[in-house]
Amino acid sequence: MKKATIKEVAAAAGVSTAAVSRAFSGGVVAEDTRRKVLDVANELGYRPSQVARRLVRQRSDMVTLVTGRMADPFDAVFLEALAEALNERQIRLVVAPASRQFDDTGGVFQALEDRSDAVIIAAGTMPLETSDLLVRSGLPVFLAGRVIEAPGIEGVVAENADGGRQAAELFVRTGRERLAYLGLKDPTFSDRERGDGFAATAAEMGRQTEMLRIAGSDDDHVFDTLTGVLARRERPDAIFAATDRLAFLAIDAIRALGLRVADDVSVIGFNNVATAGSRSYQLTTIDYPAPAAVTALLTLLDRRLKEPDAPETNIRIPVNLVLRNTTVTLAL
Amino acid sequence: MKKATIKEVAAAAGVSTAAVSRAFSGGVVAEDTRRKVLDVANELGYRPSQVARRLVRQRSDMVTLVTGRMADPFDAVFLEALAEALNERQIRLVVAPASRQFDDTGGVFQALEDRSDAVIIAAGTMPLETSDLLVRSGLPVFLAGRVIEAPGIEGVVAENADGGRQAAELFVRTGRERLAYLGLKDPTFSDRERGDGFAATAAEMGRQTEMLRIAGSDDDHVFDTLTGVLARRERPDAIFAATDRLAFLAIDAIRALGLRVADDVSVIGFNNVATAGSRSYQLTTIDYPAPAAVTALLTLLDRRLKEPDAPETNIRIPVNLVLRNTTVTLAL
DNA sequence: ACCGGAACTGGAAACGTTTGCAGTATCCGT
DNA sequence: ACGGATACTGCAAACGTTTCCAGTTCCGGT
Repeated sequence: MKKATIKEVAAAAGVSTAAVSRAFSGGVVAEDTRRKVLDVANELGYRPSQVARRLVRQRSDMVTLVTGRMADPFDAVFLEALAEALNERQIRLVVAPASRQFDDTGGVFQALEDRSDAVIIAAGTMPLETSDLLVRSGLPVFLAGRVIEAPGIEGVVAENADGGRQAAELFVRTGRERLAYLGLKDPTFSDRERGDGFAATAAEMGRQTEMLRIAGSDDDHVFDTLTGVLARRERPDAIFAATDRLAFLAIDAIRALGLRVADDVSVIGFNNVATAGSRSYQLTTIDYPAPAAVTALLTLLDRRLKEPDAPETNIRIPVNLVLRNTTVTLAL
Repeated sequence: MKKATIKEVAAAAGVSTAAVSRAFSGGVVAEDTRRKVLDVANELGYRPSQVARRLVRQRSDMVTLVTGRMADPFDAVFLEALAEALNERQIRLVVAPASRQFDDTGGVFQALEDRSDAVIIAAGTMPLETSDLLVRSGLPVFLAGRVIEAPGIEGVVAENADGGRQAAELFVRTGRERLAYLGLKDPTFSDRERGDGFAATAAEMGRQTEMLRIAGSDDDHVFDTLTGVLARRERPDAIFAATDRLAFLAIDAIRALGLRVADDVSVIGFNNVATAGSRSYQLTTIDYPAPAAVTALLTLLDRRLKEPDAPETNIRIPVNLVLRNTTVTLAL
């Protein structure tokens, strides 16, 4: 069955294409006409073409998300929440994997060519020339999980440092002495902020922080390195991890050495992914609510679409400690 | 900066729009012209509009994926693999969350209106009228994880029954006596096939299978039910779960009762998600390779795009047992 | 010198909508 | 009976490309 066009519907209904268009997009039409048109359309299996529509409206109702690692549990829920939210607004979500280098095949350029209404970047780093190109092209750009101080760029990011503070406070309040921060050797923006916030608060409270920065691509390597440091005589008795994933590995290492999680070594993670609540880990962690991030992002989006010249804003999403069993209970 | 159009580029380069078009889409142009055009375009920040292009080409180079639960670990890696593969082919991936009911807001209709080249459905169930509508509209439809016998519908699905067979064989070869299958109360297509395959093989080998079908939305409920059955005097000594997630819960339950995983109760999962390999579970499971599924899907896609009237095919993806520590080792 | 073809080029129609504008019919108040 | 508002309606231009077709230029072979 060939796709019907607006003309055929118009002809079959004995009206103009304008009428059909109005019937479908809520313009002003007599009730009879509308019904008539809808009937005929239904019969013909007609559905208005978004592509023609986009061309004339100069608006695509599409948003491009460029991201790596969508298999990461946190990113996955973020993606899901985003998809849901956009769907409610009748906006399409196209996902573009971030190429290693942001070259022509990169999602950013796809967004440009698709005339996306906006692009959300949740990938690693982006060369300045690219971001420059972007804002000069007038494409609204939103960063998720990172803030860069460039004109025209805004976004949403967790209160990372505050999360670090909360972790540090819990540790010292529960009498921990040798604090460690576990992050990646090549830290992301968030990783760095979390570590800094943690170390700063620890220092204020009179504790040193050992910074453990490990190449993170391979779980086994992380695990091995960790068993190494935990086997030392003067091992840390509290570890704050940049990420739940790292926290799980820390727990695995602690257990592998026959030490007790919480009592011997306390652990706090970040993100509160699903497995953090599983019976096998019961990880105390800093909850970063993806839905809140998405909501904030959409606020930004709505505003920018309405007034393109509004000053750029970066929204910080509050995070909060969720107590489970990998930390010692706080005496009252 | 307003977006430049092909006309402006043509004017600035002193050629026709046809020439510009050809320069960009690899038509036949003199080398000088091409370079000239590309230079000018670059200077003007011109990027061809995919939306205009789609309109005239009658082809969108877009594929719509409709799915629920993209936060599920398996679906997430599937999604990632798919995004990657499509990206290589220069095809856009738009993801549409499956609405509870497949109504007008549903991704299927989005796909139709977007003139997507194809739609991949990885969601739950779809009413027959919808699938009917789909194939009559000429939109290629691919199912992931399910096969339904309807003309014009094809897809990709794991060798579920065979996975069940492998699990059953391992269990009885390692001397397990009381087999149980753990699935959802409201089983998906795959769940059912896995259970049936398992039970059938078990029967052939002289074992009964207890079918455990549990409402699965709430982890705690699954856990509680499982501790219930495992506390019975005549408890199963081997559980094959429809899904790694269920397997993890089974393991949690076993441990919570102070029983030994593997020795007292063996467990096999399905999918081989990332956590299955983690030190805390070391789950023996049936590996369902997402990349293979994606590859197969793209084969189907390519063929259908080339010859729309090819007979529909359903591809079965082989699965294989990966031995870890939740089963007893097989004596040689 | 001429012809045939190869290599390139440009004009213009087409793709399927939306929307500004002008037109027509209907109705109400006087 | 009339004026004007109100409620619809249709015409046609525009959106930014691709591609068919018909030129034009240039070349080598005769």
